[in-house]
Amino acid sequence: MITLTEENYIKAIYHLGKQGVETVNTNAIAEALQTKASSVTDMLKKLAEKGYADYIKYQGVNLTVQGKKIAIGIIRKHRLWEVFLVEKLNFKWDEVHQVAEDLEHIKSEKLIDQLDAYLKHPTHDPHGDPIPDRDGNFKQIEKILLSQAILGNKYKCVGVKDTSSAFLNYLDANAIALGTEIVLLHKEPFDQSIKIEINNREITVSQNVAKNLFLKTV
Amino acid sequence: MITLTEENYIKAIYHLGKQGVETVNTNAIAEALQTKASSVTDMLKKLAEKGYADYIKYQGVNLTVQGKKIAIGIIRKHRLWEVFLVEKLNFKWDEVHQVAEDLEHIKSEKLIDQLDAYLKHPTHDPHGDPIPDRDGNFKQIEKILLSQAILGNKYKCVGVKDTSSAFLNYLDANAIALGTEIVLLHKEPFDQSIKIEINNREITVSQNVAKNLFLKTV
DNA sequence: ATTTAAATTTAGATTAGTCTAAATTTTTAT
DNA sequence: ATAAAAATTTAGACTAATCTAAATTTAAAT
Ligand SMILES: [Mn+2]
Ligand SMILES: [Mn+2]
Ligand SMILES: [Mn+2]
Ligand SMILES: [Mn+2]
Repeated sequence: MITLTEENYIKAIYHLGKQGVETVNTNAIAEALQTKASSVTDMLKKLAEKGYADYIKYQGVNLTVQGKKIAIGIIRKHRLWEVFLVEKLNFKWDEVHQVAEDLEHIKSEKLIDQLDAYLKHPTHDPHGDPIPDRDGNFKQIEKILLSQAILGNKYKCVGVKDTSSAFLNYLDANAIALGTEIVLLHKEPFDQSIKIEINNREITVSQNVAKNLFLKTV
Repeated sequence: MITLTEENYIKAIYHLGKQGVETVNTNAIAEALQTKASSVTDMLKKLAEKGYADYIKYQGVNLTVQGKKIAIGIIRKHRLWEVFLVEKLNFKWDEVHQVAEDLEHIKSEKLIDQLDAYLKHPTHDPHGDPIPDRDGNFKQIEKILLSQAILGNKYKCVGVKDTSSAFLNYLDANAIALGTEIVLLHKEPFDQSIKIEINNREITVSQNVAKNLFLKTV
C-alpha cells in the first residue's frame, strides 16, 4: 500500500524534475511540500526502499518507472477533479486546487474512469495542463510564455504557470481566459513590460504576468 | 483539527448509539471499526478530551452535542456522495459504500454545498437513508421491517438495513428496488419466511431478507 | 456471597511522519 | 588549496494510531 504522504512526495518530485527527467534535490522538495529537509531525507530513503525512486545520498533523487507511473496517475486524478469542480460544481479556476489536492488521493479505478467518461474525456484541466489518459499518455501542447513571444504575432492563451488566486484573479479582472486571442504590440526594454491587444482592447502587463501566461501561435 | 480516524470513530459511535441517543460500549466500536478494544479505549479518551464525547471508564461513551453535529456532517457527506456515484457515475447501489467511506472525509464546505445543489438537494441516499440538510436537520420517514408487516396490507419498499453486496444483489435479482410495491400474502410460522406479491409475481423470501427490508404503508 | 466469565483498561512496543539540533558532505569563494 | 558557506544527513525526540499481553473492573452464575 502507498500512503497519502508518499503520493504527495512522488508527485512533488515528478513536478520538480520536469516530468521526472531531472534529478531533484532535498531542499527543493522541502520547500515545495512546506516541510523540513530532514523529513524529506527520511522519506527519500523510504521511497527508494519501496522502489518508487532512485536516491543517492547527497546527490538527489529520481523517480523510477514505477514512481513516474504513480505520479502520472495522481496528476490525472487531480486534473480530472479540477475539471469536475469547474464544469459541474461552479468553482472558479482559482478555487479548485486545494480541494483537488485531497480528492487526488481517493483510490478507486472505477471512480476515476467513470468521472473521466462523465466529463467526456477532457484533455486539459482548467489551467490548461494536459490530462493523462488511463494509460498515462498525454501530449504537452507546444506553448511559449508571453515573455518569449514575438512582436506583431497573434497568439491564443492556452495555460498559466502560476496558479495562485492572486494571478488568476488578475487575469479574470482583465478578461484574459484560456482561448482568448492576443496580439503582441510592444515590448518595453526598460522594465520588460508588454503591451498586448486583447478583445479589441490594448493593455500593458508586467514582466511578472508575461512570465506566467502560456501562449500558442495561431 | 479533527483527524480522519477521529471522524470514523465519531460516526461509528453515532450509528451504534441510534443517532446518538444510547450509550455505546467499547467492544461494539471495536467490532464496527475492525480494530481492538484497547485502541478504542485510547481514542475514547481523546474524543472526551477534545469535547466530542462524554466517556466514563468501564461505563461506555456518548457523543456530546458537538460530537453529534460532526457525525451528522460526515453522514451528510457520505450520503450525498453515494447519490452522486449512483446518479451521475453509473455506480450500482452495492458499489458505492467503500468509495463514499473515503469521500466523506474531504473537507470543503463549498464542495459539499455545491454537490448538494448539483444533485438537486436529494432527501435520501441510494439505500433509502435520509440525507441531513446543511443545518443537520433530517426526518426519519416512518418505516417498518418486512418482518413486522401485517398480512394483506400493501407497502412500498423504502430502504434496506443490510447494505452488503450480497443482499443488494439478491434484491436486484428479484427486481426489488426502492419504490417497488409489495403486498404481504403469507407468513410461514415454521421458518418465518414470507410470501409477497411484487410486480404481479409471487415470491417467497426468507426471514433474513424480511428483517433487512424497510417498508412504508401505502 | 463467592467464584467465574466477560468486558475494559493499562503497560509497553511499534510504525509513519514530523521536528530540532548537531554532524557530515559538497560546493563556493578566497 | 584552504576556508567558509550551503546543502544534506543523522541522532534523538515527539504525536497519532495501532497492537499484544497483563491487570483491573463489572456482570453473570452458582
Ligand atoms: Mn495531495
Ligand atoms: Mn490545474
Ligand atoms: Mn470513513
Ligand atoms: Mn447509504
